Amino acid sequence: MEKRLSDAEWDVMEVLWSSDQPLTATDIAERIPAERDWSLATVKSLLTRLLAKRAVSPAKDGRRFLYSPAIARDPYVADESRRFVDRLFGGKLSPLFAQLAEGETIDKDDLAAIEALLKELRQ
Amino acid sequence: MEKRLSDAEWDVMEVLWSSDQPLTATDIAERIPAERDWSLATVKSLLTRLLAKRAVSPAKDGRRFLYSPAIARDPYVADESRRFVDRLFGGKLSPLFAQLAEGETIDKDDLAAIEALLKELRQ
DNA sequence: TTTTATCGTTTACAGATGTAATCGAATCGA
DNA sequence: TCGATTCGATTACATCTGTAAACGATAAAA
Repeated sequence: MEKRLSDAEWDVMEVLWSSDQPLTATDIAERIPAERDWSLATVKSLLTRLLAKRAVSPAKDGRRFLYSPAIARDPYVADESRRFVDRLFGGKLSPLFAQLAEGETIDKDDLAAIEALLKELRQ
Repeated sequence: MEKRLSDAEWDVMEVLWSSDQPLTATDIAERIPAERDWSLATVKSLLTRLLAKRAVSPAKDGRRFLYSPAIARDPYVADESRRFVDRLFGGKLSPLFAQLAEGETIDKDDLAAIEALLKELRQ
């Protein structure tokens, strides 16, 4: 992926990543979380920008296009996470962990999952 | 804090948070990481924006100002972390953890610190 | 076949952001 | 005292972002 995605673009990518692709612009618009309350035109603009960033691929289907993600979610997310942790926590996870733990915002399952991961790492 | 900070503004805040305040604009400019390579004018612009966002407080010192942070780092960071984890990982820390663990980007100390935190949480 | 709906494309436009230059007032140095 | 330096404030300007409207081609409906 060559460019970073804006928040709005990210929402479009989330729709693509979490659906069976490819999708038409209209399909995508329908699946955008309702809170966003975007017009179809807005989704089309975002798709144009995502095409420019080569984050989605178009496939011609008659007079229109079908869109699929051209970048995978995981590597992108890994990249953003690294950037975030570097910037706010000097690359260390523990302060982030401490930060979020304070607000009791880590639920039981999440905690258990982390412990499991830790156990793996320890060996 | 009323507004989010841009990347450039964040760098200015980092200087303030990590120094003995208050500082003059020139002091701040001198302490900005060299990679940024900003002119003094740029730092002044950023300070103006930070004043507008009420993220720094000015204290008059003769003809000039001394600046101090008006928001604390921790709560701001907590807020951003929450936003980040919500957006990319559905609010769960474990996937972030897994993501970063994969790139072997968690060093020994960091790991130990996390384990200590976990131990605390477990009780 | 004529109207209408649907595509992608182009254009729009305000606010945020990065990155300054300029300007007028004040002060410092000579 | 007078020019140089230093402040903050104002203005600049390109790019990115959010959020569309308008437009022209095509296809579907009547």
